[in-house]
Amino acid sequence: MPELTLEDIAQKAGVSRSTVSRVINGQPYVRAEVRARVLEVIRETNFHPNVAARSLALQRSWMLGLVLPRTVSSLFTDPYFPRLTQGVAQACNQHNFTLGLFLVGSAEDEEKIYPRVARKGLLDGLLIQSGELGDQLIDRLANTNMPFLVLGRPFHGENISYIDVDNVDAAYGAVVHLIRLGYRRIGTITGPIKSAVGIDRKEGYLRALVEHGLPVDESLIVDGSFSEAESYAAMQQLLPARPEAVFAASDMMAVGAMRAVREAGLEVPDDIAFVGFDDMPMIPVPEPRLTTVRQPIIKFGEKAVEILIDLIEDRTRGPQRVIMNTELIVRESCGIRGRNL
Amino acid sequence: MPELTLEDIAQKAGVSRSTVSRVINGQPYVRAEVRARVLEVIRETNFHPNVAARSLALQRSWMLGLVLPRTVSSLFTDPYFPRLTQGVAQACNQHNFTLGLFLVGSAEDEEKIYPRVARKGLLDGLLIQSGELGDQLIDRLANTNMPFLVLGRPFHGENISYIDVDNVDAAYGAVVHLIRLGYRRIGTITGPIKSAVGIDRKEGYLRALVEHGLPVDESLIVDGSFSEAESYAAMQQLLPARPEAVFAASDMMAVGAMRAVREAGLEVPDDIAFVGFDDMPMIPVPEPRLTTVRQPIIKFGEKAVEILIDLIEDRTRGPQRVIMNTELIVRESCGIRGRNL
DNA sequence: GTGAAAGCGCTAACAG
DNA sequence: CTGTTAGCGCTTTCAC
Repeated sequence: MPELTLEDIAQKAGVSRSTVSRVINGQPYVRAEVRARVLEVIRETNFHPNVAARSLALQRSWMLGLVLPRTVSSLFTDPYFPRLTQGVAQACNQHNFTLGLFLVGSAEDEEKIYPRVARKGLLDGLLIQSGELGDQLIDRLANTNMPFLVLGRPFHGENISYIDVDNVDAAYGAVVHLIRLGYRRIGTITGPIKSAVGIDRKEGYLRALVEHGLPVDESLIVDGSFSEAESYAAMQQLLPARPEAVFAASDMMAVGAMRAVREAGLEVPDDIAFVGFDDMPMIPVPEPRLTTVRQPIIKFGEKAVEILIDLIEDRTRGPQRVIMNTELIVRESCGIRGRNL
Repeated sequence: MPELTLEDIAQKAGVSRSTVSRVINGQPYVRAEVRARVLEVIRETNFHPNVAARSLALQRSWMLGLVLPRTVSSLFTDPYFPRLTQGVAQACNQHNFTLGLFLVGSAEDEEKIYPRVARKGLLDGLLIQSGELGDQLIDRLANTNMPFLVLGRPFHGENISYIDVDNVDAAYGAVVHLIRLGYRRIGTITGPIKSAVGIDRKEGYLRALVEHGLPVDESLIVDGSFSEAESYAAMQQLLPARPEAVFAASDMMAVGAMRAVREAGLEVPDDIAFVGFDDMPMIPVPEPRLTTVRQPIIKFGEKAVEILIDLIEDRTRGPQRVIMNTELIVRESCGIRGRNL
């Protein structure tokens, strides 16, 4: 089967290349009769115009890139990135963009990926997950005219666009919920403290304590990472400090921590109450269901794509900052049942 | 910042466009001194050649597509696809290919995606997950000269390339393991029976029974899907048939089924033994660890990319069929501890 | 309304 | 070794 081109279609339809192009792009000023004939030829030959040629002529690829860290721990077990990817992919589909996926596992990978994403002609725009790995990329891209949007508040950088949830406020709300429930010794296992999320959620925790006149006890704060296993270890470290309740920076972390609690012969929420973050659809495990901060992950991905497309279509806009809402989902792990409000 | 082109670099370096092209593509026959000068200009201008132009000239995009079904159940909770994607993405990185991700959620989506993946100039080749959704795409692509490789045995289609694990054999081995352990009433919860995996694993189950002179009891067989929830329901259906052991077509399904077992007041493996499939790194739940068939998922993805690239570079080869090995991982859920071999 | 022709940025013969 | 030239397949003025 010979690879068809516009010219071939034009010949078969007895018109010129330009006319075929007009038909394909739905432009006006083509006689209805001619249009129909061309359309017919296209249909019966199953012709699809060459993307590379079109990209070259239009200086537009209709392709978006998504750069994600590939940390062994998080990408394997935490459903966060799969869901985010799904939201982004769905939205790309919807808007007729193709999605390019770039998994960065190391600084080395980053080096390898950079030229591919920065190079013109491949991508119209980029979505970059904020974090330890992504942020170097962000700095380099900032000196480029490649439109990009950061997922999550970037660690630094002034004039860059990003989308995030208000982590400080959400964490604040989660901890205040525990305070209202009467807990006083409230601990936390933080996210990676080198990342904006980790910092922000910790800050929300601290602010809640301070604003409610509770002492900040360093022994009740353990820095963790978004991994079940590390959170399990962190909880063991936290146990001697005798927390009455714990705010974990992600649901996955809450699961790990609760595992440690159980193994120590204690009960959730009776001995230690829990609040998580994410509201991940998890395997139903035989425990009290998790009280948690719900993030609209899929919508987050969709919204990100929309903003990025806006950024691409209209370069004149200044940096965009979009904050999406979270919602505290109260279930049983916070011990609300046994408490009086 | 003006978008640089080869011509600009050529001018700055005082050579012709061709020479710059040669330097970039590492071709010989460029004087060392000239090469150095050009390289220097490229470095200081941070120049990257335009991908679209290069693709057009070379008729090659160095981009691979991955088509995955986006079934709500599986993509959300089962880590299978995230891991597969990771393997594929890693390998793409390694071989300097860009990965395009296409999530298909409906027949409608499929319709929308088809022109994008079939169109020349965007993709050099395609990886398509076999299953209910993917298979229509496969048929259409077969009439095309787009190289593609199916992940998992396609439901039908003769001359198409695919990579798979030997599901029949692996399931057979898992069930034989249970038989050797002395179980006689062995049930199964199958995968989607419209898909090749579902069929193959069920066949392995049946073959094991038959070859060992065990009766096939229809009440011990429940058709399921790769979802925790459906498997939970399936197990409830299976319970009255009093199985001594159950072979679940995936780990996720085993988790759901075991949940039903527990809720019925029974113990794993003492009352009902379990063998799963996948060897997913799961959240450690307080149960006996799962005996399961390990699939080399990441390697599977990597291998798939390699085969596809071979297919792309050398079109003359006939259809490839690659079967990867699985391994039975014996842990506690099969009740091996309490049994005498 | 429609066709001719130029050009998008790069590679690859083909001369020299 | 290096420059000139002719495409790759599409879009888009600009004539007619």
